[in-house]
Amino acid sequence: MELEEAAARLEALGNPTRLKVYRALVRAGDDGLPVGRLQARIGIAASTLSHHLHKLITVGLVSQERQATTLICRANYPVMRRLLGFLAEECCVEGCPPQDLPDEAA
Amino acid sequence: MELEEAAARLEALGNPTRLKVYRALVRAGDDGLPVGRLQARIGIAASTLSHHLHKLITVGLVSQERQATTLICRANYPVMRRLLGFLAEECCVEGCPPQDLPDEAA
DNA sequence: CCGCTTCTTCGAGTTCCATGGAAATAGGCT
DNA sequence: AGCCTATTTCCATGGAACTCGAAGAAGCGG
Repeated sequence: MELEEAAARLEALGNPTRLKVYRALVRAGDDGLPVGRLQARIGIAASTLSHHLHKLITVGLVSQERQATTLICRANYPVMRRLLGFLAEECCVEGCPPQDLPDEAA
Repeated sequence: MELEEAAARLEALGNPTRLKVYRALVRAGDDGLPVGRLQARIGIAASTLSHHLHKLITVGLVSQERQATTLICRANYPVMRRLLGFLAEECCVEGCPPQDLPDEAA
């Protein structure tokens, strides 16, 4: 992953509201969460949430799938894995033992 | 690590210039890097670099140590490790079995 | 077709961020 | 003291981000 791309993803996660959104989606698992439920859970204006979701989708951390009138949002795990891989390789040379971090390999 | 703290650190890393700075410091290893050398390597105004360093130091990702007139900067590995730990736990990245986790609640 | 639900886009206001030149500070050398 | 290097703080500025209400679009169901 390029540095610019990684920075864009980190920036997307670097907003408390968006981090809450992403965490909620991860906790929702593979079923995902509709935008409306996400809004009720986090408690912000629908338009604000839409903007934040747009940012998360733009950088690839979140994906959407239409189910009739509702839009299901899901966390994109492989992208997050690659982001962690970037941090582990590029920014964690010796002082950071790999621990149980996944491989990048892409 | 709390969500707000994690978000602040992600935001700090979410700027391409600051990510370059951090990466350069990680690559420098335990010896660290003086501010001036960092500036020459990255190629931005000294004041701009100082601002970015201040942000990285504020969130705990970087530390400084005075050696005569020069300030040695070092990456703070444990903080990065905790940040990666937060992402792995709270935004669980592996297989991610969700459900029995508490609700967001601001 | 019309309304209902769901979500996004528009418009606008406020706040925050990135940048760098100039001036101030810190520390040490002669 | 006086000077030199290294780095920060002060200040200004353009631009981007966050927020929300209002209005628009997308997709059913009757």
